[in-house]
Amino acid sequence: MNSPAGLRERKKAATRQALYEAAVRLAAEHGVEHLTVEAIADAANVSRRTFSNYFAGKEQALVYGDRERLMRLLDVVRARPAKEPPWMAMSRAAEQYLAESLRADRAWVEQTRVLRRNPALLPEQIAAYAAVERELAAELARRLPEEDPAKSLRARLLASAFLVTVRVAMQQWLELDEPEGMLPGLIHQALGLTREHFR
Amino acid sequence: MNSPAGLRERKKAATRQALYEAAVRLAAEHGVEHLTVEAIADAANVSRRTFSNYFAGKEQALVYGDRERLMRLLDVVRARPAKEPPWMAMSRAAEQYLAESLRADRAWVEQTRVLRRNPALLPEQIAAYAAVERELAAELARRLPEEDPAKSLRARLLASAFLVTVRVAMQQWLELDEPEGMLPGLIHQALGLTREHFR
DNA sequence: CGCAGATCTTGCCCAATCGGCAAGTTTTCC
DNA sequence: GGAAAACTTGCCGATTGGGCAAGATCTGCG
Repeated sequence: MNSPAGLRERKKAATRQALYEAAVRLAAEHGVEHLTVEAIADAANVSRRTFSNYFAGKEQALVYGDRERLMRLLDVVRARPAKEPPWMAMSRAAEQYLAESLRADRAWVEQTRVLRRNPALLPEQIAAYAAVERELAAELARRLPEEDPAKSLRARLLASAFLVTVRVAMQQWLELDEPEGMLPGLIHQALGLTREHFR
Repeated sequence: MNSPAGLRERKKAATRQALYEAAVRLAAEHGVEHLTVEAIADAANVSRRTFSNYFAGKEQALVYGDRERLMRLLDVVRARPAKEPPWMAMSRAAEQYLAESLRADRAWVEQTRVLRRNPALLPEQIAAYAAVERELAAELARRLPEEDPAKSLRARLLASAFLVTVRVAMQQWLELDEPEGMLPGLIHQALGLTREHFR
């Protein structure tokens, strides 16, 4: 794909990716409840023990994709013009990223829909969002006036308000009967509503 | 305290409370990482198997207090005047509830501070907030104009924006060096900032 | 009061999981 | 080329979640 790093690093990334994909595929085939760490490891051609070197549990492996996605969204935010105010940077980044993300990765849509229906994954799901919260807040802090006494709190509130808006939009989207192509519109609407609420 | 229900119900509540308190006490004493289900069950004078009848894991037991607290906050929101608009109802409820809650329960402060420092509990922590999200949204929906086409999405966004604001305020508070009596002010400030951001 | 049915507790058991440890293998770096 | 660092694996013990069934405890009704 992209990273011209050392061999070791590339292998690790490949293994992690293989474990993730195996987990998602098996979960979709036989159901999350019948998924075992051993089966995932086998499908990815590593030992059960090695699985534990990469993920703390099968749930972690299943939501790895989400974590990745959010990380990349974070990258997009960072790449926005430094002078763009926080909420605008995040909104633009979200719409920009999701548009291309959906185009590039159609398989993901169906997988996501299947997996997220399992309430047992919800904690991990949400934890994935929380994981980027701090970093996103740090990025936003850079865009706030230096002299703001509440800068830190403000940045965290903005970051989490944004992430929660995206999460709710995704959840709403998951509950649609005919989700085809509806996600970008939903995201846009949700981001707009959150702004509008506090006016 | 309050519930004049049947004996059976009262016993169950007592057992659940005992397990919760034992869990928190032991975790504070020996550290969350050395906490075992067996130890909790022993300390609460029930069998290990019975613990499983009440909680799906020790983490669940540890955050039971938070779930309870949020449920009661939800009750306070429900008790607000029906005509009060959503955000105001929630803000007033939060400040009203937290004020009395802190006065009534000083021990909770120190416990919370110890427990929440453990990042392993973060997923469960946040899941506790997510657990009330739907119900809170349902309550808010009742306060929104009947004819609003985006009522459902709007209600969910308001609910989660509120909950996330409270959560961030709490986290910020946990990181203070001298937290004594700072929580109500922080909550007030955070709720105010969230409003202000989107103006 | 008394008893039949519902509900809760407990012990027993097993499959699954997590993570420490140490030996064997692969990659890195000089 | 070869020593050091990093990764993989098998082995193992401690812990866990839950199904099951026997016994104990509540509840509702006559």
